[in-house]
Amino acid sequence: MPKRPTPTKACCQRRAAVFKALGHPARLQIVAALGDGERCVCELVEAVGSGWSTVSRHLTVLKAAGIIADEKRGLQVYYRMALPCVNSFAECLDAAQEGAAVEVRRCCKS
Amino acid sequence: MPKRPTPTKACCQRRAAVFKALGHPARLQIVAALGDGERCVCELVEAVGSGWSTVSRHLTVLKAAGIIADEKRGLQVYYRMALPCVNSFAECLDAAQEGAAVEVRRCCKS
DNA sequence: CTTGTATTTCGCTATTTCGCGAAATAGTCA
DNA sequence: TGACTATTTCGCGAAATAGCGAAATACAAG
Repeated sequence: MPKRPTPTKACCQRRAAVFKALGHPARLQIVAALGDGERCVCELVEAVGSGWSTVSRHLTVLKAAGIIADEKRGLQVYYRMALPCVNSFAECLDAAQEGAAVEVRRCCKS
Repeated sequence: MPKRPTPTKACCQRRAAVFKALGHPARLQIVAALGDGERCVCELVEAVGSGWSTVSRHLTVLKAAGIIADEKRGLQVYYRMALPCVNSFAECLDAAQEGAAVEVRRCCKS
């Protein structure tokens, strides 16, 4: 296994921006919903159960972090995952929290 | 591939607690440092470059989220990763941010 | 152009988080 | 026991974040 250098402070800041954006239940619900494929805002509003303005702001945060991407098609805006590995990792967390043997578990290759 | 059910709201809250704990540069520096093996608080204080009380609070946050674990040995408290996959994922994020082809990348196995 | 639909932005208040220094604990060693 | 070291807790003010409803924007359809 390659010995990796200690990440720089700047690198940790970039990483933290992603984690921070994901550190909200509503945003994780959005991300989970997008794991099944793209969704328009109206579907996400329903999935999250908050107001339009609130969901829109969450989408802005996720997009700014590069986690999702949007595309306007017809009358609606469709969002999709830009970082699909996020959901794989989230499921890995579930497994760990369910008490599975965590020590050797390796969620990410590379 | 197994069709996974939409995660519950409670599940997203548990996930969010982990992401939120990781959503701070100093805490990611700590996590990165622990990726090389356990460290005592004094070493982490040096690695992060903040005051003792600040680092201690960050450690409390990470421990409460189940990301790290501590053990008192002799005069010092040693911290180690409890969720090693976090660092693998963080490196995966670096790769994505460096502009690598992200579409098909899959950071976590199942 | 005007209307209607989909979505975002704005202003606001309440809550949370950050980093610090001082004080409190815990445990070791003489 | 008493001094000392390592670490955590407390209390503070400054800054960031959350959620809401109203208003603004974008744009397709008639």
